[in-house]
Amino acid sequence: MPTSEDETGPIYRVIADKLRKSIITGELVDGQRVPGENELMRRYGVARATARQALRTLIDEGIVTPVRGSGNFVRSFRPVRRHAPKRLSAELWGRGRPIWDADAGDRTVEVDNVSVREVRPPEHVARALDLPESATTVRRQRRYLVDNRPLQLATSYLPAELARGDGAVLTAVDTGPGGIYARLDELGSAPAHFTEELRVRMPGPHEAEALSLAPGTPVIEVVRTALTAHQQAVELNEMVLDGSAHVLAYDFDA
Amino acid sequence: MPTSEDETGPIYRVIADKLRKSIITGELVDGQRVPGENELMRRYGVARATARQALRTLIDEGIVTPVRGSGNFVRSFRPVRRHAPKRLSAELWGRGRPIWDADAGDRTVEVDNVSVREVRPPEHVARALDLPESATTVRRQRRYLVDNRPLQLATSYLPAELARGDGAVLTAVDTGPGGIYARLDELGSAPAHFTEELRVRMPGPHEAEALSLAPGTPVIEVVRTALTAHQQAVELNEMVLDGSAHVLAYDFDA
DNA sequence: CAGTGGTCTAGACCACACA
DNA sequence: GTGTGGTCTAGACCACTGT
Repeated sequence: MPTSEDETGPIYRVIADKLRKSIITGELVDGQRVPGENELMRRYGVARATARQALRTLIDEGIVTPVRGSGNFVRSFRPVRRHAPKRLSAELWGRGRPIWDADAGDRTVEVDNVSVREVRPPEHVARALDLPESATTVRRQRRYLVDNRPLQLATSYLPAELARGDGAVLTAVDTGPGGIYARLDELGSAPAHFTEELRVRMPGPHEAEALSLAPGTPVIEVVRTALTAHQQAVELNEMVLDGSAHVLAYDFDA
Repeated sequence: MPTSEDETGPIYRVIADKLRKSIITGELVDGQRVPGENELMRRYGVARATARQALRTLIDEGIVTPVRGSGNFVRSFRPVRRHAPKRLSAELWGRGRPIWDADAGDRTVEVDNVSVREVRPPEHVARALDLPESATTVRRQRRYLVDNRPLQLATSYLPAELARGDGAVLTAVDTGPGGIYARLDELGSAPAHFTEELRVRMPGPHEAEALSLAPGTPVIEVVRTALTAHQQAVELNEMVLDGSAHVLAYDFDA
């Protein structure tokens, strides 16, 4: 009698369903502990692996987070709203303000793990920037933290040619007021149009580590291309966002 | 000797890392079978649960899909590109063409599980549409399939008031050429602006079922508000997309 | 039919959290 | 120290796939 399916499906599913229900109905609140493995074993008379699988289901759905030595907890959700069109308006960086001001509110924003190098671009980057075979790019990598929580990894590529004679600016770790876009403006290559492409997937182990992602958290991959008024691509920025921490907003006309 | 960690971390992680590597380097190609549980048990001398956990890791990362009775396979990834600004241009629906033509290419597009009802809107919908307490809405639900694969669920709400006297049109299952936006145009409420809000999360069991999602597949929740030229909200559309099957594109100016 | 993944049991040792 | 989740073993029966 102790195997696979009865009429209602696998046991672990039944248990997971009950737990999910008590979370959705608000019986179990944000941050509250859910019944642990031992408790589920007692309550439903199942083996440990089965209780575990029930919890695993909820973890995979991203509604519960396990904490070693302590228990499983209902996950809270307070995303950052990221409104790309507003963030990247020239009004903002034109006045020398960092673009993150646009959506961070009164949260603290920090930048981390900065690395700037001149590199041969990957093939898809060279194509996007319309660069010849031999060209090199300035690659800028960094990590953003909001309220001390890592939320985003970013790697951007700029044609090294743009930096000729003024290379120190684009290559500097600190890009100064208004950031890289203000510098591009001063070089006569102000971004005028942007396109963003979004993909969604589960993180690899490196990304899960760098963003401190709980199991069951997807990431959003954003690839942004910045174009001048003459449709010249001047930057390609590949970002990886913690999916549980973001709401992305866009607007456009019919 | 057969417990938890050695210097390189848990055994299942080591196994998962090797498998992942052979997928990324192209040793194992799209759609190809990866070594099964029995093979991993033999090759690494581990118990079944351990081999299983290694495979589970890759499944959770969305790069492998299990098939009952057959094996685990490298997952292929051929997303639909969804360019919202183009899809929703008035040129398109203004000519009576269905908006899905914009990005589906030569794939077949079908609509499924259509349900149209007049309902009291949920609280957040009433707020978004700026409706009084007592107002009702027309709710349209459906599922989209591309090449026979379910890709998207959609639920849209329109103020029932808009349909007064011409209710049969907005309430019809088939909205006719150009879809609902063309009908709104005829009623003098043509959408002029759109805003979209995107969230990412793992699906609940109902969504996983309706979209035939493999384990490890996140969904994208898109909430779109359609506004007239006078900033009047005339539709709110809540969509749930198969995250592994979509690339979303947006563009905007600085 | 043999082989595969899906589910389940009944144990075990470990690192970590908390009182 | 007790309880928690993390990892692991060694079995078992099941439904399903493919030959």
